[in-house]
Amino acid sequence: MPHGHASEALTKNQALVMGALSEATGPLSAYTILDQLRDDGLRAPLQVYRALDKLVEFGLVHRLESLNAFVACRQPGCDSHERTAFMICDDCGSVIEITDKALARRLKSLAQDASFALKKSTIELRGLCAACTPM
Amino acid sequence: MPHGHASEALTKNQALVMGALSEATGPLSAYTILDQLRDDGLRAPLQVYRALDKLVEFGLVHRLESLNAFVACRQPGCDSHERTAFMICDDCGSVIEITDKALARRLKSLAQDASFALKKSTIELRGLCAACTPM
DNA sequence: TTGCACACGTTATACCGTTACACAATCGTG
DNA sequence: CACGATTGTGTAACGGTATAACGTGTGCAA
Ligand SMILES: [Zn+2]
Ligand SMILES: [Zn+2]
Ligand SMILES: [Zn+2]
Ligand SMILES: [Zn+2]
Repeated sequence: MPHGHASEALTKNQALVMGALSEATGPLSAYTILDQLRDDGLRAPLQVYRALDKLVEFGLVHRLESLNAFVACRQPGCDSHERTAFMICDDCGSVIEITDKALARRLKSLAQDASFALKKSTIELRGLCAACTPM
Repeated sequence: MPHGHASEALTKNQALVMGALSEATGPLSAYTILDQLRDDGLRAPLQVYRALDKLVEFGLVHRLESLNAFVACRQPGCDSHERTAFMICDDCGSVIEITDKALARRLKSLAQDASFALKKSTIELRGLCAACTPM
């Protein structure tokens, strides 16, 4: 059972999906991945979704809720995948992944104030990346 | 053109959709809304989606990305709809809406550090609400 | 009057994700 | 080894989410 970012012992389908996401420069939808992997033998959405579920579980891939898409984790020390924040460029689609202690603390504190048992944070910031911002 | 939370001058379809969301205790999907409003003459998804787009634009409704659903804004002074955070109970589906200055500041600061021109924040916390948390 | 903006209605289609069922490989245990 | 349990796989069918591409009617301003 793989752990952390060492992509050891992935199954064939998991490795295929992981490969597609790793080579991509931005997020991919499940169906885009499927199209890219048809020549490798994948034929049905479920094959992709099953692999994605595992990859997310292993911490190798993030799901971007506001995009209905998936992106390979690029952050070497990204341990706490439950509190990662993303900046998504609405123009070029690039994704910046960040984990910020202060942000996590504040969210935890807000949850406590509301007696809310926090399990997972979805934080997705939309806007324009540095390259796409007009001067 | 309506502004703020005074629901003035909504069109017929907008008023119908707003009514459904206001009476609901939690988030509703577009298709659930459609089903509820069939007797009122709504027949196609697009009619609901068009109304929802406007209601979100007016600041009367929030879209919850992680749920693919919509919820009426319950916060009287909810001005900055672009930085509202939500706590969503995975058990009962209830939604707590919060706007926190410190949180907004931290996000703004993180964006600035990355030269990211922040337009909209999606912050959705998943977990268990107070009522659903076992002792 | 003419053009424009906007709400509306309908059909069809695209995109996202799951259920249900069947089969094969693997693994720990008696 | 044999057995059951678990996990991965493959396929078909389906259901849920969202938009495209039409066309209609109304109000208003140039
Ligand atoms: Zn990561
Ligand atoms: Zn960009
Ligand atoms: Zn609000
Ligand atoms: Zn609850």
